[in-house]
Amino acid sequence: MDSKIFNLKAKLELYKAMTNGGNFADCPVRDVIQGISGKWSSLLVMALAEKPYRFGELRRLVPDISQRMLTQTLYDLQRDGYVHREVFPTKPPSVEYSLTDLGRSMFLPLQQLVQWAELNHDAVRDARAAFDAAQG
Amino acid sequence: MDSKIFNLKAKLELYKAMTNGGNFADCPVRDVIQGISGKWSSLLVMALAEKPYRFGELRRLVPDISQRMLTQTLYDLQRDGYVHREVFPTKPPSVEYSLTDLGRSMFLPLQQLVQWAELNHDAVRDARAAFDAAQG
DNA sequence: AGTGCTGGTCTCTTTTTGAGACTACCAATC
DNA sequence: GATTGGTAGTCTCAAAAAGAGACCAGCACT
Repeated sequence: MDSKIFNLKAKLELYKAMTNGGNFADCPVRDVIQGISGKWSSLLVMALAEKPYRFGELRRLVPDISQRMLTQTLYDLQRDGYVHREVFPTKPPSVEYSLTDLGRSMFLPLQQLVQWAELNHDAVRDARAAFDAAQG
Repeated sequence: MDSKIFNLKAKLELYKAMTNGGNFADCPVRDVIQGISGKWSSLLVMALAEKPYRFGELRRLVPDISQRMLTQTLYDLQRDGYVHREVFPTKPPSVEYSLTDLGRSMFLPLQQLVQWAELNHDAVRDARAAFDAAQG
């Protein structure tokens, strides 16, 4: 099978999936992508993929997130089923956040993207510098 | 080789990459991820992966993007080297946007994530419904 | 009695995004 | 020749999201 044709078909199928065949207002794929494409979502998923963390630990781990956004991002990730929240009756009570099975399965493709970013951030930085130098 | 240990090592390495070994303020991986995790970036990259599009075509293709955000997202994608912008001297002049080699190489892992979203959006929808039903 | 740790919420300000009017140019139409 | 329509945007103002930091309750330790 011609790999070019195969790739084009794959692209078209994903394109249709992402545009929901023209019904943009109610596209589940875009909905899911937007849920994980927030500013802090991917970072927290990456952190929790390493091991479960407590609220205060995450706050110290990511010092430039505000407490408000940490609360809200964890809430959203929990709502979408990526993160499990468990309260332990210690004193004071501690709360542990961990990835669910769904979260772990999402981590795999996310990992691919982060690996790409790790390999290519020099190219992006160079492109940005060249663009800015050309008085973009 | 024990695959669990291998996976843990891979996770730790990516975690380090994303946290830049503690230097959060200047982490190139987070910088790159944030550049492509905007609300419209991934959608436009997916569209341009299918074929080049002109400005007005993209606007009609994604009817719920504002002209202002389309302009700005394309500008940002161009600045980071994912998108090529070419003006044709027709009357009136037309502008074509296409993926660069860097953009096409980024499309590959992005595609994985979109495929995951396509396969799992039911699970996310169910999780969300269950969470909301439990008066989250 | 004061201090510190837990996991948050509340309010205020700043930044980002969205909605829509407006521009300039030209071609074809009425 | 005035009107309409298509090109790719910009500009302004309102709404939504995010950031900064004060504040809270409960308990342990000093």
